[in-house]
Amino acid sequence: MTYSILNTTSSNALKFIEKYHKSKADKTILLIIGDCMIDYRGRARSFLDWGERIIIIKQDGSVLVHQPIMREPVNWQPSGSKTDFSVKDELLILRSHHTRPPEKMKTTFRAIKLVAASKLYDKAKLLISGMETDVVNEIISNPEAIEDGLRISKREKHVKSGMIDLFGYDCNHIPVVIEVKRSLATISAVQQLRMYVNDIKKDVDTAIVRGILCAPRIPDMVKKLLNDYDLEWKEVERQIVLPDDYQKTLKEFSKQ
Amino acid sequence: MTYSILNTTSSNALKFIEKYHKSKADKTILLIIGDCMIDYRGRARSFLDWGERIIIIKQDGSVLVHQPIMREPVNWQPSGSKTDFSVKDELLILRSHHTRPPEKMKTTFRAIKLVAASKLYDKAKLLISGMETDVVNEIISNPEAIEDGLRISKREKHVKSGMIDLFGYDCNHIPVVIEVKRSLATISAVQQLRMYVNDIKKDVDTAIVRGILCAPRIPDMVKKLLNDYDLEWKEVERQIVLPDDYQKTLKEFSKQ
DNA sequence: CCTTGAATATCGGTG
DNA sequence: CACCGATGTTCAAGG
Repeated sequence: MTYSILNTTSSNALKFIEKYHKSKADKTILLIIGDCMIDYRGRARSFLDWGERIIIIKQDGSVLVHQPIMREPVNWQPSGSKTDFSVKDELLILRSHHTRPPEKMKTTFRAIKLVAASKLYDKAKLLISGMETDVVNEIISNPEAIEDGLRISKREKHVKSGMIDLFGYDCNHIPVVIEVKRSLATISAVQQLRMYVNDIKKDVDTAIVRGILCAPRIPDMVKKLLNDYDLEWKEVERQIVLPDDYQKTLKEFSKQ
Repeated sequence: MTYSILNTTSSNALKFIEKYHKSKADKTILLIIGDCMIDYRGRARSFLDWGERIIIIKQDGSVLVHQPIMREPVNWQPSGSKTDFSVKDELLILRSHHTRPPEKMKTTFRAIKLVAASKLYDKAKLLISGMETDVVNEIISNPEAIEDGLRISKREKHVKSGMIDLFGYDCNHIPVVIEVKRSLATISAVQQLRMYVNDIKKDVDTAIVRGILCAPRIPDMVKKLLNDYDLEWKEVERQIVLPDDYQKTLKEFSKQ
């Protein structure tokens, strides 16, 4: 069931919203296109002057305000917010309120181009691959890609300064700390690795502990810094593969 | 100008899109509500099974796919993508393509609940306050809030390990490094601060350099770590204020 | 162009 | 609930 009206007045919009959305807001998304201004107070504070935007109120209470460009919403409310509509001085007003953290957003419409309400059924979960976990898994299942004779003994090893992605020993039984970045390695990754190596030196009471930064891309400046600290690096390929189960589905579905 | 159709066929949807969106895609946003499946390949790879979603194609080429819950789009294409529509086996297909980085998304619809196209005019820019800059500004204009006799001499001081938020001297002329976090202080903030203090010690050739971490919230674990490294902390209030110019606008606009 | 760091980040996992 | 780290992070600013 989907309903919509075009170019309507505030009071008609309110009637429409009360009829098709209000009583079943948790089962019905609401969509408004109109000329509005927005005031937000919460973790920060913002004000957005008049302009034509798309507003979506989702079934979990989240609210999105989208300008005609940009991937990101210009304003929003988090999941779990409560929305309320009213008309004042012939202007439609949408108030959204969130409890913890306290956040409220007030949207005032002076023109309404479209209002639509729809019950949406969607139980599908996104199947995705190509993230850092995959890089870590790849190294675990194939440690010689980093170095011959490398043996991984622990994943997500907690030390004083944080959490080591991968820990193991090289062919000479020297401890090796591996920090994995899924894309660009930054200076802070070097600092992290340096801390971890020092932590291990104290923990194991060994003078020699190797530290290796693994990432698909490591800028020269970062390499230089690694050198200064007697750390190592290895540029790794990030491969994007879906599990076999999806491969078949994908194959049938898409021949791009 | 806003146009829409409800519960239509693929070929009618295509006709609608060609008439009201295709020729002027850079000036018209397109909105589709329908039952679709999505295949994405680019920086990662993903597959999303059938389900009812909202799709928005914006005037800058960005594409958003929203499920009925969650603030985040389940799939998307970045600004600058090119979209193309077709009908195959009576299914509407939307392909979106982005060049750098290479990313493509294929959306196949088996039912269409709503298609809407609209020219949106929005020149407004978001006025916002409450960010890290504001916390830094607050400390600059009111350093005694951190400590009596503190004098800030430099903002954004570059050192080997990165950039110091605030640098100054205490009442005993001892150098003070201040790291500011706008919300939660993390372990990495401690590591950052520690690096900066060491950098300054080398630069100035002084044995004593103080380091203070300033944040609205500092977990006990982080405080403990700061203690271990002989660093200090100060929990600061983050006040959210818009510049005076907007205050008036806000006052007139909203009496929440 | 590349690099860096903030964000009303959001979100999921873990203790 | 607090905390922690990844994200197809996105985005803006600076070199």
